[in-house]
Amino acid sequence: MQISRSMEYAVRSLVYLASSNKPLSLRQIAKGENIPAPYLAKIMRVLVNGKIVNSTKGRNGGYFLLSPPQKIALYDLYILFEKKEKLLPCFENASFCPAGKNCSQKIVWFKIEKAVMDAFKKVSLKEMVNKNKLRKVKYERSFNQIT
Amino acid sequence: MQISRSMEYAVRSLVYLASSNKPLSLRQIAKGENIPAPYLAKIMRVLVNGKIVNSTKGRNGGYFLLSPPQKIALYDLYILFEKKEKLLPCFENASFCPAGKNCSQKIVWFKIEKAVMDAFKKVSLKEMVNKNKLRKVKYERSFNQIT
DNA sequence: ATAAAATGGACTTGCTAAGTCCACTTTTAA
DNA sequence: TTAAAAGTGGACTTAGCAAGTCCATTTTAT
Repeated sequence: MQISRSMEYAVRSLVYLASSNKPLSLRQIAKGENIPAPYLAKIMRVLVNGKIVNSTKGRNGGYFLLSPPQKIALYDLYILFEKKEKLLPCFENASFCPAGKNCSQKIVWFKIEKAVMDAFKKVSLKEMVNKNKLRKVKYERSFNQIT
Repeated sequence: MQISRSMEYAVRSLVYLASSNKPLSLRQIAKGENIPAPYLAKIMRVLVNGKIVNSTKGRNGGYFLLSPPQKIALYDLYILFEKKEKLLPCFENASFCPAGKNCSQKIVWFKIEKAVMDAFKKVSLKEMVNKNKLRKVKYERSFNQIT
């Protein structure tokens, strides 16, 4: 059981965005976070459609957060990138399980699932940004080299 | 993020075993839980090596729990079947992340990871067995047909 | 002896996450 | 007004690994 690379990239990109006071281009984010640019493009589209970020086209265009970091929960990203909200395969494909609907195991799985979801709901982007001003400075230096 | 099929099969097989008062053969479990027998064989080996069950060979051989169900936590299975105990890819492959070791995001990920692990630690096999005596009866009937 | 069981490990298959590519639109600086 | 720099959409490829198979071996009860 593991977080997808997409989700990880998304989180890192958003933290990166949250540390900036101006929109950042795909290239800037990709370079700064060491993420393959074409793949990041795909991820950013998901974030745009998911109303997490917005974008402007053309020269000087880029991406920016639509809400302040403390309003963006990791759970919001979870549902965008880990579509299978259900931890268990049997939830998706009930035919597998001979017990069908009257399965006492489900109750337990649901409990676990809820605990996991709650863990993601409790954390906002803000918790991931604040503590390292060092990184922010480093990144801003990188911007200057790029632009 | 999803539980592996292996883990699901393992849980179901163990619940099945917990409902029986005698050792059950691979075939019996596979049939009863509708799991491909050769694949289940692989899973049972992991459970034997992991000291969750024990086995006897030869005629009338089979598998049985090594501990009472309330002593077997889902977490014990988690560490056997979801080897990547770490939720995040970056934990495995630190080189990906430009922030390296001094990464404030890690602290947050660890929190989430702990919450997930705790959820699995809290649940024992017993919670998954008790409630459906119906299934037990049904299964025992199946045994009779098979043996 | 033989049939029924587990064991070990090499092998194949299939799914899907991860990543690429390209044609297109929008914007703006020169 | 045009060229370069940005995002968009979607089809496509690659690669890794979970899921599943197979077979040769060992063990044991009858």
